[in-house]
Amino acid sequence: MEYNHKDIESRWQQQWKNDKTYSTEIDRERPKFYVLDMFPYPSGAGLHVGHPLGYIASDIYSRYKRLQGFNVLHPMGYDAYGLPAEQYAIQTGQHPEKTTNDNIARYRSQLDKIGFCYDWNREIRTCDPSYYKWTQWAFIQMFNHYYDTEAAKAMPIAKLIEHLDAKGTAGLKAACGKELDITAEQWKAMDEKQKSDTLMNYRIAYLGNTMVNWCPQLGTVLANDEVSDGLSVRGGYPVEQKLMYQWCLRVSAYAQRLLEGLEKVDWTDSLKETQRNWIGRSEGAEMRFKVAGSDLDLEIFTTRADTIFGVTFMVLAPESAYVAQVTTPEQKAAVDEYLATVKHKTERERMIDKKMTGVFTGSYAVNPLTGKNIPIYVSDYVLAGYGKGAIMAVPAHDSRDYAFARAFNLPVIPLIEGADVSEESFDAKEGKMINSDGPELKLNGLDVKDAIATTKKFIEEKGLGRVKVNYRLRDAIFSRQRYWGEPFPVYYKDGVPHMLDMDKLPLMLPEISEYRPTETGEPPLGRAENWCTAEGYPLELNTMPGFAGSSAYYLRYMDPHNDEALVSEEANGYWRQVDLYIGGTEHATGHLIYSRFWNKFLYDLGKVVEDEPFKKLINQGMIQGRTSFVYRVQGTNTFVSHGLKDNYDVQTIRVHIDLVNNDVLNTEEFKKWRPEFENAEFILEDGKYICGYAVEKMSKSMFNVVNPDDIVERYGADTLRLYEMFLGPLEQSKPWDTNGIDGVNRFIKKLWNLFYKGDTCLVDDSEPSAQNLKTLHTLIKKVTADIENFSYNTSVAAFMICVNELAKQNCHSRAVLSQLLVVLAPFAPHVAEELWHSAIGNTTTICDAKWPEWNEDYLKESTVNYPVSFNGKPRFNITVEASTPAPEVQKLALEHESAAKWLEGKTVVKVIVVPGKIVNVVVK
RNA sequence: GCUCGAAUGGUGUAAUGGUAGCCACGAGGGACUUAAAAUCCCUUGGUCAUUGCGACCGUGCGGGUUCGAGUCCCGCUUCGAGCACCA
Repeated sequence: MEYNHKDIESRWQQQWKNDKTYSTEIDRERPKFYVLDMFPYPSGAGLHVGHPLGYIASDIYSRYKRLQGFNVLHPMGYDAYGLPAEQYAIQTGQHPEKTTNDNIARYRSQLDKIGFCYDWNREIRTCDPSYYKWTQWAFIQMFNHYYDTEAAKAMPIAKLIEHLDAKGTAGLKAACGKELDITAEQWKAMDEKQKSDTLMNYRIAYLGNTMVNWCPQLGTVLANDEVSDGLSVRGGYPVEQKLMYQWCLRVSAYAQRLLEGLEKVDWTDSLKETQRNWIGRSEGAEMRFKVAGSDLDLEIFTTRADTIFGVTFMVLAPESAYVAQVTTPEQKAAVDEYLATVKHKTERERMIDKKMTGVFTGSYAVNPLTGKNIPIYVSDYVLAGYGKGAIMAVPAHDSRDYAFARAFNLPVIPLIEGADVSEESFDAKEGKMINSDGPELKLNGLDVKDAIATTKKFIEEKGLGRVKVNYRLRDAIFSRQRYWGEPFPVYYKDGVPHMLDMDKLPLMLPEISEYRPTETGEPPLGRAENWCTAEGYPLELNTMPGFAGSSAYYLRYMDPHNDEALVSEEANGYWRQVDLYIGGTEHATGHLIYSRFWNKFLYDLGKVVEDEPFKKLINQGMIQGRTSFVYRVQGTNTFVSHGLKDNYDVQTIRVHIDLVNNDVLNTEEFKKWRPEFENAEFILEDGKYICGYAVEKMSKSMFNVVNPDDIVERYGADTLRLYEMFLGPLEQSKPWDTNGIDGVNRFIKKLWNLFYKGDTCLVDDSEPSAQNLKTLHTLIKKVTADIENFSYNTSVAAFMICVNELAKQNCHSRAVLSQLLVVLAPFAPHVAEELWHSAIGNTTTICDAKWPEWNEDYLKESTVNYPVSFNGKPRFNITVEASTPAPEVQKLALEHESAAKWLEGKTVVKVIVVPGKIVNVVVK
């Protein structure tokens, strides 16, 4: 029997399917383990070799845990709502559901070929009504709750109404859009619309007028994590700021818990750091500056309360509500003109343009500590979204304020001893304070940190402001002007939004004739006929964003067919949370924040038992493309090999990856690739045409996409699996490079040759030798440790060593080889299963085997070779029994004849023996 | 600018503070073969030596701790990632 991957792999994949080998049920007899992959968006391009990297890693871990006796939940599904399917629908008129289903079918067939142990009974799709029913349900719950900042959890909105009925907003501790001051009488006197508007200020899912990232080309708003450098992440279109009335989720209410929760999870430091940056907690002080000659206060936030004596002016963001209030009639024309010019700039232009612009409002503020009047300016370097859009400017110690002060010729007062502010500001928070003694507060001589604390205390005592924590994390904008997304379970009665009753869910996505926005600019759902409740009330036209469906999918896998709840108490109580989550870092500030928020909300409601959804998280690196190049001599049809190209004036041309093998161009195929290359001629080196290469993103246009199907077809799934792991550390990004795949394929053939020679099965019942056992147990020990550390590349190396050694030892012992197969099974399940049955003769599947334990006794050396060093330089070796005690080794080393030479005329200072390793003699 | 990583042969990489370069790829040489493929064996960090043994230098740079540093500490350089007019 020869190793035939096609036959073996298709046969076993079929059998696993028939036997439902990997289907999982709750089993209280066994400990549970939940391994999850980030489910893919099924794009039209299909899977490329980068996708399976994480899937293979999680598959290995799942199979390993299963062999260790865990009840492993390892599901897969599809994040099926998304922009590409909709864009395609707009262009072709094809229903996005059709496109999506086609893509899913393709993904599934590709995944199946790699031999994953998913429980496909639990498959979910976010666009499936039985699934999005629970996305809609969660939204209704969020609408019906507010965040109690004292209890630090979500509470029913009824409790808030109770409070308003009794005391108005007095003493209300709730996360809100803006601080309201309403008495119980005022509240009770409100009509339904006013009450609704008031409650919106507190609901966790609320309608709000917010600045949104509007993308005209996509015709929709985007969340902050969907925008990068002022461009949309998908498509790269410009994004502008626009005030819109939108559904939002009050994620900001959970900022502190999202931050604290990071302490409890086992994620990489860099990912936690990314989330901490995104949440952006800053401790500071909120202070009020009186506007001279008016009873208006400017409220500002600062983390540098210590610099208050250096405030020489104030600056307002152009969008700030204060601008209109402080602008004097004389300055009105100038201010209006400035606002107009700012308005025409996009967010991106504002960011790129570093030139300081601004205008004086005509008013002055009073520095509460010095009593001095300071001018108030408007400038677009202040962000509207930060606090109230007003800052106190300390040019000496803030580079932006410094630039503005220089541009407008405003005074700069240094506050820190030794700081030279003649050329630039001194931003560091260190040093001793100067110029900071006022009538009441004296800071001179204090350290910056102490000065901050002293000032905070002072302003709090004097009622000038209060200590406050600010977060960068913003509420999530939850409306999209799109068709292909979850419909909101919302209808409007006299302009007031209401939630549908549970028995009306799921609210199904309606059919529409066209997927573009309507002529009147309404979202596509505006085209749906009868898009209203049975009573005739209009339904919401927006749909939910992509992250809605992915925020709780891991809970649904626990109980995917439940029609009564997102997840039953029983299933959630058993599976609890994801023990191991594998996916890319690109979701660090999106999905991984939203789903933590979503989970915490459900936790507050008592619907889930764990506060954090993902206990351990591993980020697999990205697989980049490796683009190959050929070099055409300018003006000819002659191509010169990479090593010789510097002798010519050449044009670099990307060449399709399929035409290149180990950097060698297949010149015949190349000629057929494009008509213009038909008569190409080549200048070869060593008889070959060697291509150059560059590492780029894997994409169709770069001709560097490698499809896993092709690898499976040629080498088999087991080779693909082993090779992807062999490529390097899991968490590292690396280019896809098939240059080493033959080595892995050779390994499998060598493994096969341990069991078969031609048609003869070599396996026998011979007693394993001590050497055999040492080789085997070295492997078991190494692989067990490696899997726990996700160090799969070194495991593959260990397999290669083991098989090479067993071949040299001519080992065919059933006892040894069967254990080798069990250890290999997570990595290369097909070939392991095949040999397990055909050569070892087992009748049960290898999945029912037990992970072997290594025996330390087999690993012990009978003799140990100690290199003996003098002053760190190795001089000779001594060989002693492994059991020889260290003092004895020391004695033998010093008595060795070579030692005598080195010790002549020298004094031994000390002798160090590292057991089993080294003897170091220190001489003087 | 702030934060977090990383840097080792021609390449991907490996090394609980203990003989740096495991395992592969590539390259070179050899065996088998009419020939090729496949397979197997040997060599492969650098320099020098090479009819023996070997010798010296080597983990981005400069210091330090240590009997001993790729690994730990301090200071740089370069690259990558995240955040960023967030006051």
